[in-house]
Amino acid sequence: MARQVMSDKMLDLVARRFRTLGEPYRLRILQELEAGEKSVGELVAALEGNQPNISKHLQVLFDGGLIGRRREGTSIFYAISDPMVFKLCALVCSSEAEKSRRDYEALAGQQRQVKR
Amino acid sequence: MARQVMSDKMLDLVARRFRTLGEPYRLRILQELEAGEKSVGELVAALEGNQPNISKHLQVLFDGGLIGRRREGTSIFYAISDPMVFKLCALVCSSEAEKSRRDYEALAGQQRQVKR
DNA sequence: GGAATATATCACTATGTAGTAATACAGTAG
DNA sequence: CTACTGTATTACTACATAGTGATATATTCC
Repeated sequence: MARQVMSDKMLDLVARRFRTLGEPYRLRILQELEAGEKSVGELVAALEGNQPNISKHLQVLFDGGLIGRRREGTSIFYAISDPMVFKLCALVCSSEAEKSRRDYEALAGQQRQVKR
Repeated sequence: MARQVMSDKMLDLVARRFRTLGEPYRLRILQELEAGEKSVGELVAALEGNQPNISKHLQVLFDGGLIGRRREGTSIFYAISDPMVFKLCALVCSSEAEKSRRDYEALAGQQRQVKR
């Protein structure tokens, strides 16, 4: 299989998506939405943040195509539109877990052969 | 399967990793390294960037645990240390491709039912 | 030792963006 | 129409970081 090189345009798109996910608060919002769609007010209550900030993060996620929204009365409900994000998070989580396992073993090894 | 909620610490780690990948230039560096380890000089030549900037990006990738390095004479060779990044990119790429396919079809549908 | 090469680091500027308070806007109820 | 509720937007500050030229550090060669 030939190595697939991404075009500059694709690199920008991919980097932009990673940046959208590169914010802990937005990951928390996505986690809340994983259980099902929620209104802005429900998110504000669940995350104990202030409303303008959450609205802004929701806008970023929406612009990035990660979530969708629908209006119902005066409320607006947001929902995951691309479940891929959870696969991404799972991959990173397992990688982090692996990394800390290695770090731990390296530390243990260092302890074992400690001088003096 | 219960929904797995990440701790705040894990959220920070994951977000940090996404941010590390959220830069087109760093993705290009990773792409170059996918073919095999390269020295800083080789990367500077391949990417046509200036050396301090590339060294800085390499440092960020190194700190993030995505690449490793070894010295050989005065040169320093960098190499991928966590191939997970390519799985991540592949996932995002396919998602982007799917998204643009949907956008295209939505546009085509709009054309079909154009008014007047 | 000194010169040359490869890389890292520093200092600085410019840009992006998170957080936040105030305000605007849209929908609903009376 | 007015008051009220839920959400978005604006204006601003603070902070992080990408790019860049100058400089420091480390290794090899003489």
